[in-house]
Amino acid sequence: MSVRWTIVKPFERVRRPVSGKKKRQVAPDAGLSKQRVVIEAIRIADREGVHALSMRRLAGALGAGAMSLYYYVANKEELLDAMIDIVFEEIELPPEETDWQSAMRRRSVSARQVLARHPWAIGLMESRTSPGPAHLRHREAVTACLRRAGFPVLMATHANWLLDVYVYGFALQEACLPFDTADEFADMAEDVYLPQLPPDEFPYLNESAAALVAAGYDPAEEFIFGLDLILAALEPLRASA
Amino acid sequence: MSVRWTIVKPFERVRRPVSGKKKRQVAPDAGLSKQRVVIEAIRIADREGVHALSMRRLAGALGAGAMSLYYYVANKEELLDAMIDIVFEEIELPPEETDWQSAMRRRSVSARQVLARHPWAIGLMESRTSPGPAHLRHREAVTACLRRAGFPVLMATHANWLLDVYVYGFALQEACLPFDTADEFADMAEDVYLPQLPPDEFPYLNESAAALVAAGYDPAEEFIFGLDLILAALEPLRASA
DNA sequence: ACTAAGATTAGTACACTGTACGATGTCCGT
DNA sequence: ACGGACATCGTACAGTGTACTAATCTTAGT
Repeated sequence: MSVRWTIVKPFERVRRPVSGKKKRQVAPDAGLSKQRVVIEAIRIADREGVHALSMRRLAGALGAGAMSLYYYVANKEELLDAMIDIVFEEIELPPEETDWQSAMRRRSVSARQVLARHPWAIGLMESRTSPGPAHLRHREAVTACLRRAGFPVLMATHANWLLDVYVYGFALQEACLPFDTADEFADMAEDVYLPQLPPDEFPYLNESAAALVAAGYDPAEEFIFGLDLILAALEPLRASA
Repeated sequence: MSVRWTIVKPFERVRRPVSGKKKRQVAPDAGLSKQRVVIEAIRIADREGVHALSMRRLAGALGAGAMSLYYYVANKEELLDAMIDIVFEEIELPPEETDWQSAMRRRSVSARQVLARHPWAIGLMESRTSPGPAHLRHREAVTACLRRAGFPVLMATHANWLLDVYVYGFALQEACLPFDTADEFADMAEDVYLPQLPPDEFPYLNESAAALVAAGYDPAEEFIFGLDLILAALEPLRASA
């Protein structure tokens, strides 16, 4: 099988180390590496969606042959795993110097921003089960923060799970929205959404859509609303030492 | 393009209506229909995952040729949309005769069960933005329930959004878990999870994993914990008429 | 400086995918 | 009996992931 590959293959190899004694000026980006491959894959997925990310397309963007990628990545699955873990690296860890609520707010807001930047990552999480190292580091930091804030072990687990559910769920819902800003939403609602909703069949949806258009809709505010609600509800569940 | 298709194609056609005057005993399930196609697609996705759902595979399972499916479905995208909408049909609507919290609990629990039965649906939601009819009916019913419970328009929207975030987020997280029952979790944790976590690097994760193994982990209970927390936190935000 | 070992890239091939096209048969209203 | 709409089919094409093989390029040991 591909056992030989996964054993022998170097996972982080800086092709062409400092000692560049010969010419090798074909191109400054000629050297591949798992880093470069995964980064470029993320760039493509961001711009054109995961469906547009094929090995040939990726290799082309890197100026390489399709099969060259398989030196750095065992298969496409592993590539996707690596992409997700890089996304996790982008998320801010909860700062240690503040109270737990501020820390959680900080990292949650960061996570939302990152996931909004890489919407494909959410859809990818289902289907791939094993968390990467960055994911684990993140979980550890969050759990630590909650434990130090005085949550009992099991309650910290509950809180951790709940907050993650909120962050990922929000990102998932947000990725479903066909607009990004409040203005776009207003246009969208009036041109596409509302005409599809007969007022006699969907009175309440019409009402709420109209109210939303009037009030303006900002995902960031919506996110904070639910997040603060959850944080406040968790507060009494910790044993404030 | 495929305009002719989408206009002419019948969306619900009971092939071979009652008047079966000639023989036609080739097989009782020989007649296709959009219903049958989508249902079988869901069955395949449930058993083998979305990645295993190809048009040829689906056609094979229905005893038909690959291209025959395109009479009932414009393309694979539309098939996936239809699958998702059937999933939404399976979710219980909030009952009208009880208080809002019970109603929301009822439909949320139902949604979790349905999404746990069809894990592929969660990953599919991102990427397809326009809600189907069943999805809309569901949203309308939930909004109605919240409005009647006394939530102001915008607050009802917030609550609706928050609850959906929780339900879908939970389903997403649950789909990531490589186990289904508490026993499986215990095995998994001891055999796979814990050995990957050096205690000096991940002290808190080790602690919580151990506590979870000892206490037993039940997704259904975990779901209720967060759900009730959110419902309780929403309660004071409605104007009890 | 030369060579052998290894790391890295590329080429070709195969089994699969979604689906456009055109050719069939089969039904119903005339 | 006939014309058209409906339903299904086989075939074809471009694109996918990747196994296998061969070529090249880098480096180490002499």
